[in-house]
Amino acid sequence: MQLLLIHSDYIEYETKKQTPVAEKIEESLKSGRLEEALTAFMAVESIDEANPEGTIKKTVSEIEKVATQVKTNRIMLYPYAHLSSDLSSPKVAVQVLKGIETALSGKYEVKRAPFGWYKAFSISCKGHPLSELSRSIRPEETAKAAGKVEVCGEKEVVSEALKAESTAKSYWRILTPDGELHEIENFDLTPYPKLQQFVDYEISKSRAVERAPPHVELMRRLELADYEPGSDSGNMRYYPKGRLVKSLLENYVLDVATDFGAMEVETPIMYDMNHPTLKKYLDRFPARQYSIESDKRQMFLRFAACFGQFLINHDMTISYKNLPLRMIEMTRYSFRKEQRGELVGLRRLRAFTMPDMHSLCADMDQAVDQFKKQYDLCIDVLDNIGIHIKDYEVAIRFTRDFYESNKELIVNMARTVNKPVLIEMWDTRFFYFVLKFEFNFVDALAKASALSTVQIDVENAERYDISYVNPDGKLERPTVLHCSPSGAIERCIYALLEKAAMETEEGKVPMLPVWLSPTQVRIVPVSEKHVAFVEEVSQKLDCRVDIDDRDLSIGKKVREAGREWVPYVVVIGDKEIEDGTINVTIRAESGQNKPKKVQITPEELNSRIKGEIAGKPYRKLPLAKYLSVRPKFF
RNA sequence: GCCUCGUUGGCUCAGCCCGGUAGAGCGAGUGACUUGUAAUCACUAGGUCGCGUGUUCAAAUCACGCACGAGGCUCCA
Repeated sequence: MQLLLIHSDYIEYETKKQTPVAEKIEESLKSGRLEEALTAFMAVESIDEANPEGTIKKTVSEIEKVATQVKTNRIMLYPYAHLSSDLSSPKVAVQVLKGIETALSGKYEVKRAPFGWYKAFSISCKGHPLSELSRSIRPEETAKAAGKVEVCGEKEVVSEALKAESTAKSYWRILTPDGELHEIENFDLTPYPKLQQFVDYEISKSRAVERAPPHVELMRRLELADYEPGSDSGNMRYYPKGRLVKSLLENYVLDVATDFGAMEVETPIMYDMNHPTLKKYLDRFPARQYSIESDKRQMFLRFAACFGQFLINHDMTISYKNLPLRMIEMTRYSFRKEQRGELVGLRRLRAFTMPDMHSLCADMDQAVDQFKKQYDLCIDVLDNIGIHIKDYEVAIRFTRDFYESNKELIVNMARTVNKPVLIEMWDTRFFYFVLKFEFNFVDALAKASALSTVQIDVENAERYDISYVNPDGKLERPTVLHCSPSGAIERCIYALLEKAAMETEEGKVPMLPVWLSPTQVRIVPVSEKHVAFVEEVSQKLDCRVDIDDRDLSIGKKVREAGREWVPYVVVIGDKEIEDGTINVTIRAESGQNKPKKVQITPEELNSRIKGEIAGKPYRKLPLAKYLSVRPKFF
């Protein structure tokens, strides 16, 4: 429902011509006038169809509130379709308009302009500060359902849920590894500047971005990713190096999940808004989804893999012997139509890649046991990606009831990371989970973003009618865990780049982990005549090697290798051909303007790199080996 | 919905205030050099200055309108 309220000296209308949807009216209603009245121009929207009674109730209370403020007891209800681009059916609109009229007519002098007619009107607006107000009214169930549907992953992505969250009463605390809960005001955060920033960010709920964060320039300069003007905002293009890094991260998380016992599946990207299980809440808040029309059907693009996996679970025959039952999907993509101003670089996107794992557990005991294991798993995954415990802040959120019966679990979580963590506790359960944690990366601009998360979901098994057979042969509802071991893949890249930017400011030399570096070894021949030998050396190296055979000075080639963050730079000339060793600049051990150079054999370099990338996925060089034939992407 | 700022070769930007037929660096191409660790030298190509209208002898420059982008505010019962 869209409302435009005008406090007017008078309002006057006259019907001209009826449209096909016009309501039948008496002659007396064909014109009307009210002096000193509040005029409510209104448009009933398709979103209101789900609950016309609720819409009526809320609209009436809004109008009454304003009528009281402007001290008038005359109200003109005026249907005005132009307020919305998503109108309800005429039938519902008339129903709602009449309902509002009836509800108000007891206390006020009410007139209602007829629906579905072309009308001439004149109005005189009083012009005082309260005389022009607009309101959008949304059905209550929307916010509630949206909260419940904030099923997977990053806490901040479904802002409907945030709205509910912002009205929920939260108790904030700091939990220290010794198990003490501290009031935030009484806890000295000075030794923990990043936690301080995270706490400020969380509690103030201020999420505006003032300037482009450093990773935006880096993602372009390193030719990883870029904005795509031909698409919608927040849908990025990835150049070969970016695709490589993404692919390695995706494969890594999948490998880890497989080792953990998860089965990889693939589910559709788009769903029918009218599917019985999805319909009841989805078609009420299309705002946050991409919706697309396919022939006559309304589809939406998934914002997580929950639907697909739960729909599979629903159809499965599951025994208690199969539990915990874990499935994972690398969702390329999940789509969320985030508000324009919230999109930034790789931090927050409208299309992103998220590993989404769900575990069906027999009961709360098994769920808690899994939760612990997945907490440790997440720490390990991020650590291997290059984001360590010191690089993020832990938030643990739960209901009071859950805390009372699981104190030991929660204290152990703080003990594991061995530093203070932020606690948020609710008296009552507003959401589908009773316990969740996230690891939050705090970037160079003090903005926090969630990476890994695990949640214990006590609602969706019921909603999707998922059950398993217990030892007595009876059907039971499982408890469901949601887990994104790394968080969104793009966001991991963002975190790595932001971390590198912060380290640069501290005087360190920035780089990506070797297993993620697009070029692992760059060989620079001293002159053209060394190229053949360089090619031989490159074949002794079992990694991503490229050769800078361009007609440039050594100095320039070395500088460019540095600007690309190449971990190992090798210069080869006559000397190397003679003694069989190579000169290697090791980026990880260099300082700014202090290159660390060693003279070793190709075999030694090879085994060093092999050790560094052991156990990680590997892909071949995504670009031409010889730089002279490589294109520039911008 | 409102406000501010921006839009000039592939990229980054100058020129606009005080109108006089468009500039730099990087990148690209060609040639020279055959090179030992953070930018070798020279030359060449490349722009109807976001779109439209107006003012003017003359508009990248001034005015108005529009489009797109970035940011902020408001709203998000």
